[in-house]
Amino acid sequence: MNEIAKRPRTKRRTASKQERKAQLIKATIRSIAKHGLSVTTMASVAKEARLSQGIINLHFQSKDRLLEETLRYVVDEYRLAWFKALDNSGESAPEKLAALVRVDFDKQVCQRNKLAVWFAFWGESRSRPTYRQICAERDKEYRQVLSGLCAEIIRQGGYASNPEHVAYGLSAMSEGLWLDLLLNPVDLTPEQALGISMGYLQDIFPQHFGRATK
Amino acid sequence: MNEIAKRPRTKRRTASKQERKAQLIKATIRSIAKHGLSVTTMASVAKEARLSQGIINLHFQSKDRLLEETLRYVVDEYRLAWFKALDNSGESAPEKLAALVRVDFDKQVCQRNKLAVWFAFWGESRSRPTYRQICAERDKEYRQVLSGLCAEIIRQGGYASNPEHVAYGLSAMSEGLWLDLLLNPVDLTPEQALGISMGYLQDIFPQHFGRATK
Amino acid sequence: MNEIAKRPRTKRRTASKQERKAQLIKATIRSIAKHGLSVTTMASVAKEARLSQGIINLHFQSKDRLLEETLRYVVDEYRLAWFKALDNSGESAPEKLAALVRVDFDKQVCQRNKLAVWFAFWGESRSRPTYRQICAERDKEYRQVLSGLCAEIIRQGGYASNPEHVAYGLSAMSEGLWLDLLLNPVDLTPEQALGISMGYLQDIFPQHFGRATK
Amino acid sequence: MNEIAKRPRTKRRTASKQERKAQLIKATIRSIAKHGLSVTTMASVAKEARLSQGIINLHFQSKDRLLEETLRYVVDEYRLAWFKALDNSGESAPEKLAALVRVDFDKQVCQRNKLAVWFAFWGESRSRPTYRQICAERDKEYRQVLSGLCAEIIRQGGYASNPEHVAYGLSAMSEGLWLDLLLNPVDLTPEQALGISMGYLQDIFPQHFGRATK
DNA sequence: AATGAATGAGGGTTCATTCAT
DNA sequence: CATGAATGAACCCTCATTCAT
Repeated sequence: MNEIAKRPRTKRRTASKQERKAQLIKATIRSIAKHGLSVTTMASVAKEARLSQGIINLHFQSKDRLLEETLRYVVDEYRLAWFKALDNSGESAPEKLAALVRVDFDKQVCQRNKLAVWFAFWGESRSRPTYRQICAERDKEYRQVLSGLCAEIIRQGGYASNPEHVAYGLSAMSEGLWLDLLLNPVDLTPEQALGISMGYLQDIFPQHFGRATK
Repeated sequence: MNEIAKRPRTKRRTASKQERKAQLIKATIRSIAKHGLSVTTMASVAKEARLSQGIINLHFQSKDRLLEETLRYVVDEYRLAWFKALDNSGESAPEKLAALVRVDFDKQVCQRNKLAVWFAFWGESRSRPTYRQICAERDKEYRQVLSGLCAEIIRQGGYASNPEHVAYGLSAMSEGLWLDLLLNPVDLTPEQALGISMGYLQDIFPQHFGRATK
Repeated sequence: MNEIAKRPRTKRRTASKQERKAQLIKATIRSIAKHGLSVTTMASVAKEARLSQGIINLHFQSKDRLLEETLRYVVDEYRLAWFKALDNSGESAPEKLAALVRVDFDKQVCQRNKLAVWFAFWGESRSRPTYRQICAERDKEYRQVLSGLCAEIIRQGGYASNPEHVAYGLSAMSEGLWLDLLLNPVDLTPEQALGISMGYLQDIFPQHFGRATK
Repeated sequence: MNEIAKRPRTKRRTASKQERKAQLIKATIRSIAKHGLSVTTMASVAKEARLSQGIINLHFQSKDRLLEETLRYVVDEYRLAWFKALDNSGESAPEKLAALVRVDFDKQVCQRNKLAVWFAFWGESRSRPTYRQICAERDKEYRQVLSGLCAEIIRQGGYASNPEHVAYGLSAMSEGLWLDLLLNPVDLTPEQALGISMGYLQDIFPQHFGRATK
């Protein structure tokens, strides 16, 4: 055996468990975004993290668990983003709603890496109940807030719309535009996508988000 | 050998070849819908088609080719559906636009098997340029028709909207609602989804799809 | 890729499923005898059988199943051996009993490969209930026959011994001598071991197996 | 540095080192008995000893060494047991022989943990010359004593038996009964096994261990 | 054209061993 | 002395592909 080969190439790094897990999750996201979920292997993630093969099982027990926690990470990050946006926005319902729409096309949320991860997991959600469940939890909370805001605006403005349907429509619009941004990065920019979504808002609630001319 | 007798045999073989490929593609769709793309193996497809292992390589050369042709099949089927819908609809632009929206939530198009396949491929599209390209071709043509119709309606109604943005918005809405139907089959029905999409139309073009009250 | 390397080195052999399984079981026995159970890997068995890695899972689904069937094979072979010995022996109980003892040190049964396999599985039986169960079935039937014969001899000779205890003693003696033959092949030959076992018989049932002098 | 102060510290360290090794060996025995040799890992032993992973390599350099020393420990313990039994028994050869047989089914020696360890190592002895050697040393000494006693009894009683063969037979009987006790703990108790072994003695040397009736 | 036994590269996982702390 | 995070070789297993039949 080659004695030289046995020496570790890099200094043994010692990080806290939390840091290591975060590091590996980020490497997983990069790997999914670069190569796709089906080509993301333990080796590709480990290499992306510049760590050894066995380390993932050490911290996550299995590949499945790593992927689950990665999805959870992305979901939580998104959740945090719109929580923050609500905090930082004005107090009125229209202001809050606009803030939520804006978050969806924010640099942080709407970057290609993240979109790729969302659709990778959605694509597999059919065969993985766990994925569906993680997403469902997120969706429920988000939609509640969304339809709550819509309900208030509808009441104020005397609109005829069903608040829950509007909420579905709004989130569907974002998700659909994300797909276009992912598949079609040349023809559509996040800014344009935001414009389309805001246009939707203006059309549903013209008194609150009214255009200059119509 | 009898030259005359040979022809029909050759013809029959060729015909059967096409049938076999279609049979295998349908089996692939079922397998993806049942188990997911990542669990769909040559064996699972062959079993679904009640045929032997080696037959797929015989007809498609490789798994990659099978999946590509499966995607193409789904794409073509969708294309055919909206072509037909345009043919069967009234002549006016609003009628045609409504027909296109209706197609997206048609029993045939919007069945769970098909949705699962769409998202399975979209989820992998990042790592497979071929998938992206197949989808891109379809999208381009579809969006051209869509924005053409929107442009006409906008001209007629004197709306201020950008026709291409509206077209993006409309197709994004459908795709986003498909995702909700896929992930969340209990809370949302295709009929409701159609209602939401039609509501969008009414909001954008109130003169043409106007609601009773607003 | 190296095109030449892709060509199979040996002619594709096509054997019946039964033959292949038997071939693999025999390879497993050889591997256990040569290297031990803990060093017997899928690769070592496949190499011993001069076949490819994947073939074991093709025929046995898992390594566990292969090992179970290997144990069963050895157990059945032993069972067949003493069945045959009973058939070929004289009709009297002492003759049959002597035949059973003789089988245990027969060339076929008492070869090192087989002994190694027995003890390899016995050594693991603690942690593998399946192994214990397979052995238990064999033991029960064997001991019934053995104690039946002993009971008859005891009745005939008016001995005071407990037939079941004698049966335990006889089989224990064989197993213990097998261990010595396995660990200590230089100091003890199967012939000597047989002599020791037959001596035991003579001592228990002196009227039936009596020595010349005592 | 204070030379005087150093001594005790060194001494204490050495003492504690011995204790640690014993602690680890005992944990190894428990692990083998509980889960089997093949499932006994460095981790399982360390956990059983309630110590950390790396400690085994610290004290034993490698897993192989740990297992070797564990086998040696069991072998030595057995050796000590029959030494003691000889010491405590009467002076006559038959008394000593009976004492040796009794030891084999003593609570201490014939407990399931220990039997499991014996057979675990015997099962692997084929592939590990070291194991065989450790056992062989023990066997040689034991058998010498055993055949010495047998020789004396044979001389005294004018028996025709070969003392070495009787010694082989006796130890084989014990080992075989151990196997039955290990595999078949319900049907056979150590007391019954002792009875069977003592019955053997009575049959070989009827004048010295004679039954009441025969 | 069709079958399915066989191959073997590559996947996830385990675990003895190392080493910074 | 002792720890436990980290390594990486080697394990079992899957599966796309090949090919004799």
